[in-house]
Amino acid sequence: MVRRGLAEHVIDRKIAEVAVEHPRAVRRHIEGDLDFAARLAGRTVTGVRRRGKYLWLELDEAGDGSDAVLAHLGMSGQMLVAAADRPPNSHMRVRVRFADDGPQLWFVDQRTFGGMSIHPLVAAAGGGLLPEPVAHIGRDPMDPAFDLDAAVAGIRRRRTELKRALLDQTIVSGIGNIYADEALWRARLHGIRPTEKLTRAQGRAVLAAAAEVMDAALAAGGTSFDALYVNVNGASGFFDRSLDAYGQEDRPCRRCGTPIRREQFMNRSSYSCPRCQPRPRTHH
DNA sequence: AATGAGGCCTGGTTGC
DNA sequence: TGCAACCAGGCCTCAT
Repeated sequence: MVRRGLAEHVIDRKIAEVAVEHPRAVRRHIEGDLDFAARLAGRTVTGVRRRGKYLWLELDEAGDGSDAVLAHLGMSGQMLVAAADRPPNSHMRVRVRFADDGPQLWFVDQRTFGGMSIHPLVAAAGGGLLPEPVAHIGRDPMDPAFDLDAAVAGIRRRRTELKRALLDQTIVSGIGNIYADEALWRARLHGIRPTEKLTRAQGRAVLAAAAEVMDAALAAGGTSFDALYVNVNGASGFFDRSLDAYGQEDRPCRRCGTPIRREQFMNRSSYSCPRCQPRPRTHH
């Protein structure tokens, strides 16, 4: 929805000027903020694409092949289309002004985990032209070209714990800590289950559950462009109310009534139902 | 090579 | 009331 909203507003528009208002936002553009701004001026946006938490604008040819401006949203980043006279956002990081003096493109990011950078487009293993830093990111479960069986095979090939594999964006993208906990709850699996003992059916179930959760979140929060605003906890208001596991410590499981437990995992909190999602008898 | 731990960041919340 | 400590998390770097 972010991608579609952006596409409607920026495709075929020519960039006039780019202001980097927080240098950290372009730290991954190794040539620096001046180069970042200079290389975008005069370019026309030809496409908007997404993979996982990455979003990029394809640009018209610069003479040395195709490139794109890549945005990573981190956990608090947003791409906003804003009227030129709108009061500036206090977390403004990059502002793009177009030659038509119409609505601007704002990259806004409270926690500055996200950022923007310019990269050539390269052919990815799974098909398509992608910015180089994104080439290793897998498709997400909602992508029409997502290959469920290949993703299950990828997870089962790993020698790790299930939740780690779900959070690894190279196999399947778009699953963060919240979606992982929700998908595991729906599939009745504990996150520390060893991937090599996962059955194909269990693998398909947890990925199908992840797709359901993403669908629900998108349907709830993605209807209008400004409504894609994601709050500090990474969940939209509606989605927050529809969580079954994440953040529900001590609340009764919606299936069996057992209080949801919280555990530390990968320096993060994980939530699960002790009864529906028993820990495997042995692990590691 | 593959896997895992730690760090980056800011603002809201919690605890003293 | 004021302040410090804590917490959130996507992904990059570094160690093993």
